[in-house]
Amino acid sequence: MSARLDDHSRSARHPKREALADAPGEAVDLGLLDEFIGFHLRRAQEASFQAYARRVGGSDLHPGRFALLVLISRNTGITPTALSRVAGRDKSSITPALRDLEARGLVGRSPAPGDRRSVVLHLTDAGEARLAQLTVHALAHDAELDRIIGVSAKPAFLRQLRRISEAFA
Amino acid sequence: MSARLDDHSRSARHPKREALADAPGEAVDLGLLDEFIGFHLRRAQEASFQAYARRVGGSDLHPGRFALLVLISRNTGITPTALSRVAGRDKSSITPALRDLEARGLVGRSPAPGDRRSVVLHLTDAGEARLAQLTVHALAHDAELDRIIGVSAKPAFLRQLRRISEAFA
DNA sequence: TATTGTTATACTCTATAACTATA
DNA sequence: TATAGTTATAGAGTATAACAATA
Repeated sequence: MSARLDDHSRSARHPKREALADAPGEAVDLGLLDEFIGFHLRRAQEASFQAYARRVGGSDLHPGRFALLVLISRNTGITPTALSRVAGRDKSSITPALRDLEARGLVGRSPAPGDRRSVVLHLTDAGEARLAQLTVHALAHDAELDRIIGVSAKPAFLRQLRRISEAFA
Repeated sequence: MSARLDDHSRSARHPKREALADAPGEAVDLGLLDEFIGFHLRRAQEASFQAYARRVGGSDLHPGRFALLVLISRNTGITPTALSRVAGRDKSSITPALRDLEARGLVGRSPAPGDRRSVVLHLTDAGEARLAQLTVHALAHDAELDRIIGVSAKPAFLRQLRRISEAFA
Protein backbone atom coordinates (compact mmCIF):
# COMPACT_ATOMS: atom_id res chain seq x y z
CA MET A 1 0.00 0.00 0.00
CA SER A 2 1.02 3.60 -0.22
CA ALA A 3 3.20 4.69 2.63
CA ARG A 4 3.07 8.15 4.00
CA LEU A 5 6.69 9.06 3.79
CA ASP A 6 6.72 11.63 6.54
CA ASP A 7 4.27 10.03 8.89
CA HIS A 8 5.96 9.33 12.17
CA SER A 9 2.69 8.97 14.03
CA ARG A 10 2.83 5.23 13.71
CA SER A 11 4.48 4.92 17.10
CA ALA A 12 1.29 6.40 18.51
CA ARG A 13 -0.75 3.70 16.90
CA HIS A 14 1.75 1.01 17.80
CA PRO A 15 3.08 1.70 21.26
CA LYS A 16 5.13 -1.49 21.27
CA ARG A 17 7.73 -1.17 18.58
CA GLU A 18 8.26 -4.84 18.18
CA ALA A 19 4.62 -5.09 17.27
CA LEU A 20 5.38 -3.06 14.18
CA ALA A 21 4.95 -5.95 11.84
CA ASP A 22 4.15 -8.81 14.11
CA ALA A 23 0.86 -9.52 12.43
CA PRO A 24 0.93 -10.41 8.76
CA GLY A 25 -0.10 -7.36 6.76
CA GLU A 26 0.91 -4.95 9.49
CA ALA A 27 1.88 -1.61 8.01
CA VAL A 28 5.56 -1.11 7.33
CA ASP A 29 6.87 2.14 5.98
CA LEU A 30 8.46 1.47 2.59
CA GLY A 31 10.01 4.92 2.40
CA LEU A 32 11.51 5.83 -0.95
CA LEU A 33 11.05 2.29 -2.16
CA ASP A 34 7.35 2.86 -2.61
CA GLU A 35 7.95 5.23 -5.52
CA PHE A 36 10.73 3.25 -7.17
CA ILE A 37 9.90 1.51 -10.39
CA GLY A 38 12.74 -0.94 -9.90
CA PHE A 39 11.43 -2.02 -6.51
CA HIS A 40 7.93 -2.69 -7.75
CA LEU A 41 9.26 -4.33 -10.89
CA ARG A 42 11.09 -6.81 -8.70
CA ARG A 43 8.10 -7.48 -6.47
CA ALA A 44 5.76 -7.97 -9.43
CA GLN A 45 8.19 -10.27 -11.18
CA GLU A 46 8.71 -12.31 -8.06
CA ALA A 47 4.98 -12.58 -7.36
CA SER A 48 4.27 -13.62 -10.93
CA PHE A 49 7.09 -16.15 -10.86
CA GLN A 50 5.86 -17.78 -7.67
CA ALA A 51 2.28 -17.86 -8.87
CA TYR A 52 3.39 -19.65 -12.02
CA ALA A 53 5.50 -22.06 -9.99
CA ARG A 54 2.50 -22.86 -7.80
CA ARG A 55 0.38 -23.43 -10.88
CA VAL A 56 2.69 -25.91 -12.59
CA GLY A 57 3.80 -27.48 -9.32
CA GLY A 58 6.97 -26.62 -7.51
CA SER A 59 8.84 -29.65 -8.75
CA ASP A 60 8.15 -29.00 -12.40
CA LEU A 61 9.84 -26.85 -15.00
CA HIS A 62 10.43 -23.24 -14.04
CA PRO A 63 9.69 -20.28 -16.31
CA GLY A 64 13.28 -20.14 -17.50
CA ARG A 65 13.11 -23.73 -18.71
CA PHE A 66 9.75 -23.15 -20.33
CA ALA A 67 11.23 -20.18 -22.16
CA LEU A 68 14.06 -22.37 -23.47
CA LEU A 69 11.57 -24.95 -24.74
CA VAL A 70 9.59 -22.26 -26.55
CA LEU A 71 12.71 -20.76 -28.10
CA ILE A 72 14.08 -24.11 -29.28
CA SER A 73 10.70 -25.15 -30.63
CA ARG A 74 10.21 -21.93 -32.54
CA ASN A 75 13.83 -21.80 -33.69
CA THR A 76 14.74 -25.38 -34.45
CA GLY A 77 18.43 -25.61 -35.17
CA ILE A 78 19.41 -22.75 -32.90
CA THR A 79 22.82 -23.12 -31.26
CA PRO A 80 23.53 -22.95 -27.53
CA THR A 81 25.47 -19.72 -27.97
CA ALA A 82 22.62 -18.07 -29.87
CA LEU A 83 20.23 -19.23 -27.14
CA SER A 84 22.40 -17.73 -24.45
CA ARG A 85 22.40 -14.41 -26.30
CA VAL A 86 18.60 -14.40 -26.50
CA ALA A 87 18.42 -15.16 -22.81
CA GLY A 88 20.97 -12.47 -22.09
CA ARG A 89 23.22 -14.94 -20.28
CA ASP A 90 26.78 -16.06 -20.70
CA LYS A 91 27.10 -19.17 -22.84
CA SER A 92 28.50 -21.11 -19.90
CA SER A 93 25.23 -20.50 -18.06
CA ILE A 94 23.21 -22.24 -20.72
CA THR A 95 25.13 -25.52 -20.56
CA PRO A 96 23.64 -26.79 -17.26
CA ALA A 97 20.12 -25.84 -18.34
CA LEU A 98 20.48 -27.69 -21.65
CA ARG A 99 21.99 -30.68 -19.90
CA ASP A 100 18.97 -30.77 -17.61
CA LEU A 101 16.54 -30.60 -20.53
CA GLU A 102 18.48 -33.31 -22.34
CA ALA A 103 18.49 -35.51 -19.24
CA ARG A 104 14.71 -35.17 -19.16
CA GLY A 105 14.60 -36.26 -22.77
CA LEU A 106 13.03 -33.01 -23.94
CA VAL A 107 15.86 -31.57 -26.03
CA GLY A 108 18.19 -33.21 -28.53
CA ARG A 109 21.30 -32.00 -30.24
CA SER A 110 22.90 -32.71 -33.61
CA PRO A 111 26.16 -31.73 -35.24
CA ALA A 112 25.87 -28.31 -36.84
CA PRO A 113 26.13 -28.59 -40.64
CA GLY A 114 29.04 -26.55 -41.85
CA ASP A 115 30.69 -25.87 -38.49
CA ARG A 116 32.07 -28.79 -36.57
CA ARG A 117 32.59 -26.71 -33.44
CA SER A 118 28.90 -26.13 -33.07
CA VAL A 119 25.73 -28.07 -32.39
CA VAL A 120 22.12 -27.41 -33.27
CA LEU A 121 19.22 -28.00 -30.93
CA HIS A 122 15.75 -29.40 -31.39
CA LEU A 123 12.86 -30.55 -29.23
CA THR A 124 12.18 -34.25 -29.05
CA ASP A 125 8.62 -35.49 -29.45
CA ALA A 126 8.47 -35.66 -25.67
CA GLY A 127 9.76 -32.10 -25.57
CA GLU A 128 7.03 -30.87 -27.86
CA ALA A 129 4.42 -32.73 -25.83
CA ARG A 130 5.75 -31.26 -22.62
CA LEU A 131 5.85 -27.81 -24.15
CA ALA A 132 2.19 -28.19 -25.13
CA GLN A 133 1.30 -29.11 -21.55
CA LEU A 134 3.25 -26.21 -20.09
CA THR A 135 1.80 -23.83 -22.64
CA VAL A 136 -1.65 -24.51 -21.22
CA HIS A 137 -0.43 -23.45 -17.80
CA ALA A 138 1.48 -20.48 -19.16
CA LEU A 139 -1.55 -19.26 -21.09
CA ALA A 140 -3.73 -19.60 -18.01
CA HIS A 141 -1.18 -17.73 -15.95
CA ASP A 142 -0.90 -14.99 -18.50
CA ALA A 143 -4.66 -14.76 -18.74
CA GLU A 144 -4.69 -14.10 -15.02
CA LEU A 145 -2.09 -11.38 -15.46
CA ASP A 146 -4.23 -9.95 -18.25
CA ARG A 147 -7.18 -9.76 -15.90
CA ILE A 148 -5.07 -8.06 -13.25
CA ILE A 149 -3.76 -5.28 -15.44
CA GLY A 150 -6.78 -5.14 -17.75
CA VAL A 151 -6.90 -6.40 -21.29
CA SER A 152 -7.17 -2.93 -22.76
CA ALA A 153 -4.11 -1.77 -20.84
CA LYS A 154 -2.00 -4.76 -21.80
CA PRO A 155 -0.47 -3.46 -25.04
CA ALA A 156 0.77 -0.26 -23.42
CA PHE A 157 2.02 -2.19 -20.40
CA LEU A 158 3.97 -4.61 -22.57
CA ARG A 159 5.37 -1.71 -24.58
CA GLN A 160 6.69 -0.11 -21.41
CA LEU A 161 8.28 -3.33 -20.20
CA ARG A 162 9.94 -3.79 -23.59
CA ARG A 163 11.22 -0.25 -23.50
CA ILE A 164 12.89 -0.92 -20.16
CA SER A 165 14.61 -4.13 -21.21
CA GLU A 166 15.69 -2.65 -24.54
CA ALA A 167 16.96 0.59 -23.03
CA PHE A 168 19.37 -1.33 -20.81
CA ALA A 169 20.23 -4.10 -23.26
CA MET B 1 28.48 -5.17 -24.00
CA SER B 2 29.87 -2.12 -22.33
CA ALA B 3 27.03 0.37 -22.37
CA ARG B 4 27.46 3.07 -19.79
CA LEU B 5 24.39 4.45 -18.18
CA ASP B 6 25.85 7.92 -18.20
CA ASP B 7 26.41 7.78 -21.91
CA HIS B 8 23.68 9.96 -23.29
CA SER B 9 25.03 9.70 -26.80
CA ARG B 10 23.11 6.46 -26.96
CA SER B 11 19.70 6.90 -28.46
CA ALA B 12 16.79 6.10 -26.23
CA ARG B 13 14.72 5.10 -29.23
CA HIS B 14 14.68 1.45 -30.16
CA PRO B 15 12.32 1.02 -33.08
CA LYS B 16 12.77 -2.68 -33.61
CA ARG B 17 11.66 -5.51 -31.39
CA GLU B 18 12.90 -9.07 -31.37
CA ALA B 19 16.36 -8.04 -32.49
CA LEU B 20 17.12 -8.40 -28.83
CA ALA B 21 20.30 -10.31 -28.82
CA ASP B 22 21.25 -12.11 -31.94
CA ALA B 23 23.59 -11.47 -34.80
CA PRO B 24 22.32 -9.11 -37.49
CA GLY B 25 20.04 -10.81 -39.97
CA GLU B 26 19.39 -13.70 -37.63
CA ALA B 27 16.17 -12.73 -35.89
CA VAL B 28 14.98 -15.11 -33.21
CA ASP B 29 11.33 -15.98 -33.00
CA LEU B 30 10.10 -15.50 -29.45
CA GLY B 31 6.85 -17.31 -30.14
CA LEU B 32 4.27 -17.07 -27.41
CA LEU B 33 6.80 -15.49 -25.09
CA ASP B 34 6.51 -12.20 -26.93
CA GLU B 35 2.97 -11.67 -25.68
CA PHE B 36 3.54 -12.96 -22.14
CA ILE B 37 3.52 -10.36 -19.43
CA GLY B 38 5.55 -12.61 -17.15
CA PHE B 39 8.32 -12.97 -19.71
CA HIS B 40 8.68 -9.25 -20.26
CA LEU B 41 8.37 -8.58 -16.55
CA ARG B 42 11.36 -10.79 -15.97
CA ARG B 43 13.42 -9.20 -18.74
CA ALA B 44 12.63 -5.69 -17.56
CA GLN B 45 13.43 -6.51 -13.96
CA GLU B 46 16.69 -8.15 -14.93
CA ALA B 47 17.72 -5.25 -17.17
CA SER B 48 16.88 -2.72 -14.48
CA PHE B 49 18.76 -4.73 -11.87
CA GLN B 50 21.90 -4.96 -13.94
CA ALA B 51 21.79 -1.30 -14.86
CA TYR B 52 21.59 -0.40 -11.18
CA ALA B 53 24.44 -2.76 -10.36
CA ARG B 54 26.59 -1.12 -13.05
CA ARG B 55 25.75 2.28 -11.65
CA VAL B 56 26.76 1.60 -8.06
CA GLY B 57 29.63 -0.66 -9.06
CA GLY B 58 29.44 -4.39 -9.19
CA SER B 59 31.18 -4.89 -5.88
CA ASP B 60 28.88 -2.61 -3.95
CA LEU B 61 25.52 -3.15 -2.31
CA HIS B 62 22.86 -4.69 -4.49
CA PRO B 63 19.24 -3.53 -4.68
CA GLY B 64 18.15 -6.08 -2.10
CA ARG B 65 20.63 -4.72 0.43
CA PHE B 66 19.65 -1.17 -0.36
CA ALA B 67 16.02 -2.10 0.25
CA LEU B 68 16.93 -3.53 3.66
CA LEU B 69 18.73 -0.32 4.61
CA VAL B 70 15.72 1.76 3.62
CA LEU B 71 13.33 -0.47 5.53
CA ILE B 72 15.44 -0.50 8.70
CA SER B 73 15.99 3.24 8.50
CA ARG B 74 12.30 3.99 8.06
CA ASN B 75 11.22 1.38 10.61
CA THR B 76 13.79 1.61 13.36
CA GLY B 77 13.25 -1.20 15.82
CA ILE B 78 11.88 -3.64 13.27
CA THR B 79 12.72 -7.28 13.97
CA PRO B 80 14.42 -9.69 11.55
CA THR B 81 11.27 -11.76 11.28
CA ALA B 82 9.15 -8.71 10.44
CA LEU B 83 11.75 -7.73 7.85
CA SER B 84 11.60 -11.14 6.27
CA ARG B 85 7.83 -10.86 5.97
CA VAL B 86 8.08 -7.50 4.24
CA ALA B 87 10.59 -8.95 1.85
CA GLY B 88 8.40 -12.01 1.31
CA ARG B 89 11.22 -14.34 2.31
CA ASP B 90 11.65 -17.00 4.93
CA LYS B 91 13.22 -15.69 8.13
CA SER B 92 16.25 -17.90 7.62
CA SER B 93 16.95 -16.05 4.39
CA ILE B 94 17.31 -12.74 6.14
CA THR B 95 20.01 -13.88 8.56
CA PRO B 96 22.91 -13.91 6.06
CA ALA B 97 21.90 -10.53 4.67
CA LEU B 98 21.76 -8.97 8.12
CA ARG B 99 25.06 -10.54 9.07
CA ASP B 100 26.61 -9.00 5.98
CA LEU B 101 25.21 -5.57 6.80
CA GLU B 102 26.40 -5.90 10.39
CA ALA B 103 29.85 -6.97 9.25
CA ARG B 104 29.98 -3.82 7.14
CA GLY B 105 29.08 -1.81 10.23
CA LEU B 106 25.88 -0.49 8.70
CA VAL B 107 23.30 -2.21 10.88
CA GLY B 108 23.19 -2.75 14.63
CA ARG B 109 20.97 -4.86 16.83
CA SER B 110 19.72 -4.49 20.39
CA PRO B 111 17.75 -6.74 22.70
CA ALA B 112 14.05 -6.36 22.09
CA PRO B 113 12.36 -4.79 25.10
CA GLY B 114 9.74 -7.15 26.45
CA ASP B 115 10.73 -10.25 24.51
CA ARG B 116 14.08 -11.78 25.20
CA ARG B 117 13.84 -14.07 22.19
CA SER B 118 13.83 -11.15 19.82
CA VAL B 119 16.11 -8.36 18.66
CA VAL B 120 15.42 -4.95 17.18
CA LEU B 121 17.40 -3.45 14.34
CA HIS B 122 18.71 0.01 13.62
CA LEU B 123 21.08 1.69 11.21
CA THR B 124 24.40 2.87 12.54
CA ASP B 125 25.62 6.34 11.66
CA ALA B 126 27.71 4.71 8.96
CA GLY B 127 24.59 2.90 7.78
CA GLU B 128 22.64 6.13 7.49
CA ALA B 129 25.54 7.73 5.63
CA ARG B 130 25.80 4.80 3.28
CA LEU B 131 22.07 4.83 2.74
CA ALA B 132 22.29 8.50 1.79
CA GLN B 133 25.01 7.71 -0.77
CA LEU B 134 23.08 4.84 -2.26
CA THR B 135 19.91 6.88 -2.34
CA VAL B 136 21.60 9.27 -4.76
CA HIS B 137 22.32 6.37 -7.10
CA ALA B 138 18.89 4.88 -6.63
CA LEU B 139 17.20 8.18 -7.38
CA ALA B 140 19.31 8.62 -10.50
CA HIS B 141 18.48 5.11 -11.62
CA ASP B 142 14.80 5.61 -11.00
CA ALA B 143 14.91 8.93 -12.84
CA GLU B 144 16.25 7.06 -15.84
CA LEU B 145 13.41 4.56 -15.55
CA ASP B 146 11.04 7.50 -15.34
CA ARG B 147 12.43 8.85 -18.59
CA ILE B 148 12.08 5.46 -20.24
CA ILE B 149 8.44 4.93 -19.40
CA GLY B 150 7.51 8.61 -19.36
CA VAL B 151 6.82 10.66 -16.28
CA SER B 152 3.15 11.03 -17.06
CA ALA B 153 2.76 7.29 -17.46
CA LYS B 154 4.57 6.44 -14.23
CA PRO B 155 1.64 6.51 -11.80
CA ALA B 156 -0.43 4.12 -13.90
CA PHE B 157 2.60 1.91 -14.46
CA LEU B 158 3.35 1.70 -10.74
CA ARG B 159 -0.31 1.01 -10.03
CA GLN B 160 -0.24 -1.93 -12.42
CA LEU B 161 2.93 -3.35 -10.90
CA ARG B 162 1.45 -3.02 -7.43
CA ARG B 163 -1.70 -4.75 -8.58
CA ILE B 164 0.32 -7.71 -9.79
CA SER B 165 2.33 -8.12 -6.59
CA GLU B 166 -0.76 -7.67 -4.43
CA ALA B 167 -2.89 -10.04 -6.47
CA PHE B 168 -0.44 -12.87 -5.87
CA ALA B 169 0.57 -11.91 -2.35
C1' DT C 1 43.58 -15.15 -33.68
C1' DA C 2 38.73 -15.85 -32.84
C1' DT C 3 34.79 -18.71 -31.76
C1' DT C 4 31.99 -22.90 -29.97
C1' DG C 5 30.90 -25.44 -26.32
C1' DT C 6 32.42 -27.43 -22.01
C1' DT C 7 34.48 -27.68 -17.52
C1' DA C 8 35.96 -26.07 -13.07
C1' DT C 9 34.93 -23.10 -9.76
C1' DA C 10 32.76 -19.71 -6.91
C1' DC C 11 29.35 -16.59 -5.39
C1' DT C 12 24.57 -15.11 -4.43
C1' DC C 13 20.05 -15.95 -3.14
C1' DT C 14 16.73 -18.84 -1.48
C1' DA C 15 14.32 -22.64 1.13
C1' DT C 16 13.59 -26.62 4.54
C1' DA C 17 14.53 -28.60 8.74
C1' DA C 18 16.48 -28.81 13.15
C1' DC C 19 18.11 -26.50 17.03
C1' DT C 20 18.11 -22.84 21.37
C1' DA C 21 16.05 -19.97 24.19
C1' DT C 22 12.52 -18.14 25.24
C1' DA C 23 7.18 -17.25 25.51
C1' DT D 1 2.90 -25.71 22.20
C1' DA D 2 4.32 -21.80 19.70
C1' DT D 3 7.59 -18.24 18.29
C1' DA D 4 12.32 -15.60 17.35
C1' DG D 5 16.46 -16.19 15.57
C1' DT D 6 20.31 -19.14 14.08
C1' DT D 7 22.61 -22.90 11.92
C1' DA D 8 23.36 -26.55 8.61
C1' DT D 9 22.58 -27.79 4.32
C1' DA D 10 20.98 -28.04 -0.33
C1' DG D 11 19.44 -26.39 -4.72
C1' DA D 12 19.00 -23.10 -8.40
C1' DG D 13 21.09 -19.67 -11.26
C1' DT D 14 24.72 -17.09 -12.80
C1' DA D 15 29.56 -15.52 -13.84
C1' DT D 16 34.69 -15.72 -14.95
C1' DA D 17 38.51 -18.12 -16.62
C1' DA D 18 40.64 -21.72 -18.96
C1' DC D 19 40.54 -25.41 -22.21
C1' DA D 20 40.16 -28.36 -26.72
C1' DA D 21 38.51 -28.47 -31.19
C1' DT D 22 37.68 -25.94 -35.02
C1' DA D 23 37.28 -21.83 -37.86
